[in-house]
Amino acid sequence: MSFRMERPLDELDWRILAELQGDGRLSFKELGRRISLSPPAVAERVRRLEQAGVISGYRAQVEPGRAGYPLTAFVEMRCSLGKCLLKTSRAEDYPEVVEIHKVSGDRCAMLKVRTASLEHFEGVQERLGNHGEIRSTVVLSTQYEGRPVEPPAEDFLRASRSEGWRR
Amino acid sequence: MSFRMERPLDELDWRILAELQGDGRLSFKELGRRISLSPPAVAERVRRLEQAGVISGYRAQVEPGRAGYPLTAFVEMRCSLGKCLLKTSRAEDYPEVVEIHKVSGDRCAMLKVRTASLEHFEGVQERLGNHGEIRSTVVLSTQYEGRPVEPPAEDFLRASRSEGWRR
DNA sequence: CGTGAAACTTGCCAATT
DNA sequence: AATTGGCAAGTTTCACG
Repeated sequence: MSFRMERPLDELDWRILAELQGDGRLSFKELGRRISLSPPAVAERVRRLEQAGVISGYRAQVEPGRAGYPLTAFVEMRCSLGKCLLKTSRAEDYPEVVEIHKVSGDRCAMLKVRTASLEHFEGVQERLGNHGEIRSTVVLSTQYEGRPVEPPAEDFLRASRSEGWRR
Repeated sequence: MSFRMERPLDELDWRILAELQGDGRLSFKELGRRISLSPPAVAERVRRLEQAGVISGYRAQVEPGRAGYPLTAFVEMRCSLGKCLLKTSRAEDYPEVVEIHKVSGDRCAMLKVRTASLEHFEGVQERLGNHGEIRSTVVLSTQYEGRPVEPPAEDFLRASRSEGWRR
């Protein structure tokens, strides 16, 4: 399915990714116009990015707040032995959990949860609590989410880059 | 720009959202076929969902790991007075920060960060540390992320849900 | 909300530079 | 490897029932 990318992404690839992350339904014609390339040329590049798994799909972005889930929270799990959420539950059991990350440290997972209300969240929290200790952080507001993946700084002159990182 | 939805989402709306979250480039014809509705009818519904802000856009999904950012981490900020990240910095200053949430509790923000390496992350952490105390959690692996927004449980028998989640 | 037809746009393939 | 041209297919969108 997912072939390796023989060559790292060049500037044109990144420009394609930038455009497609902004509008995933651009036609090859329009996309080619924006990055100054012919439709067949962009088509081949996009196909290559897809096969390499860099582009994993095209999706409509749904605003959770407008779709009945105004409340977002992070829940860190420190599961008890034999009760680990990851091993005793499945995705269908927790539709409210939209992200699951296994993490370092003494905790075992970081969850992002979306609920319809505080009451709803309370219920989810109780159910998650059956697996072990939990630590919840309720989101008050979100500055941004789903920021596009950008090219590495060293590949381009990026005027806004203020300070370099240590090596 | 963003009008309110006069009526809550009905079953057809949710089926449209499910399909479009699975493939954002479906034609009205194919989309209509899948939910048993005529192309003009779905087009109208989709347009309404867009104008209501439920669908905020269509984007290509880029796999950060395949695009040079294999490392994900969460960083909780407890900013010092007058040095709050949210007030002293701009998005361009931290391209590695892909999410910013203001949160409850004694912390002020939860960040999701993507970097090219541990060294890169170390640098970001140092820079963020200038704003105050930070608490970092490195992601070891991700079960899933970007799970589709689903209809509230009470509205449907969940049997009709067919789309799989990523990973 | 469904159907049908017209017009547009797109994607694809060939040949060329 | 990328550009140009043309053709075929699909899609959108309108008017009407």
